[in-house]
Amino acid sequence: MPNYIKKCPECGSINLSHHKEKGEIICRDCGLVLEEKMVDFEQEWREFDSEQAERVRRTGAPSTWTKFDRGLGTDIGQKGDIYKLESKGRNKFFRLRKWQYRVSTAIERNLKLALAELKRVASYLKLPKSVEEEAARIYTLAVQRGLVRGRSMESVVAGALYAACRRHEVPRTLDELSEASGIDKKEIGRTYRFVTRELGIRILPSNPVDYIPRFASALRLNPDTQSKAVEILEKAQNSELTSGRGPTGIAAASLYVAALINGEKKTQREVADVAGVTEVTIRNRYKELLKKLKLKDQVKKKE
DNA sequence: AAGACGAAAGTGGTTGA
DNA sequence: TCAACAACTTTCGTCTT
Repeated sequence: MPNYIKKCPECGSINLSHHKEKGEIICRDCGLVLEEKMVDFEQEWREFDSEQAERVRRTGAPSTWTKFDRGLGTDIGQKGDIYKLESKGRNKFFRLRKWQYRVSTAIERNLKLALAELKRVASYLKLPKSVEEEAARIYTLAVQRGLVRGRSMESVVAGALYAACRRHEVPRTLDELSEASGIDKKEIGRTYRFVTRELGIRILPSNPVDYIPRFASALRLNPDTQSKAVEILEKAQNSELTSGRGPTGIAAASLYVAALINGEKKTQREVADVAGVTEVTIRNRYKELLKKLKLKDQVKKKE
């Protein structure tokens, strides 16, 4: 935990929990998520060796992807090159340069707007800086590939953010993205899939555990319950109960069971709302958990 | 009255011929 | 390209606390 974070601004407690490298810091007493903007802990630009990525890859001094005008200006027809060509080639070159000029100014205009929107949504969701940067990078690549055409700028921004969250294991639900950006949930999902597929971005299925701290905090559950939920979750994963299921539903059900066991009962509806799933899904997961993990006794005992 | 439960029908995405 | 399919949702009636 960064040493300049000492106590919770809400209740003044120093009992803070730093959750891994997820950029999340949680107050154990009042449950406030402090979500510090952590240092950029990952620098893996490798999977993206598209031509564009090659061309605009950072070299030399660090730059940032959240500025719209970094380095993608005209790079056709730089001084020197052009005089090496014969007149025929030279004409072609001028045309190319003109074309690229148009495109790049269009791109820049788009980026300027889009990155402002991206910043707005990211700060609304209190996302760490590293995620914002990643999203900006994804968006930039998407614009350069012309993937935004036919789609609203905002939806691509939302999709890029969603992808960036997933990559950094700080998952937000589609509902949250939807609320923050005002874009329909399905639309975000669609552009997210489209963009990641087109850019060849590989995203691991999100791990239910990543959702636990945030859900637990939103429900004001105490830390024991939270760790109990994680414990249950791990058992569930070992029993192959989790594959193919929506991660949020599993996380929600684990929390629900953990809360029951620890005598901190929450209604299915409360948990469902926080997790963005329905009660029915919670029930289904919950039933499976009880059956396969033989937790029944523990739950009964508390009643 | 509220919460939990479960059946049934509907939705959108994936997969495989 | 289309149909089967799995997961999840919506809706609604019934049971439990």
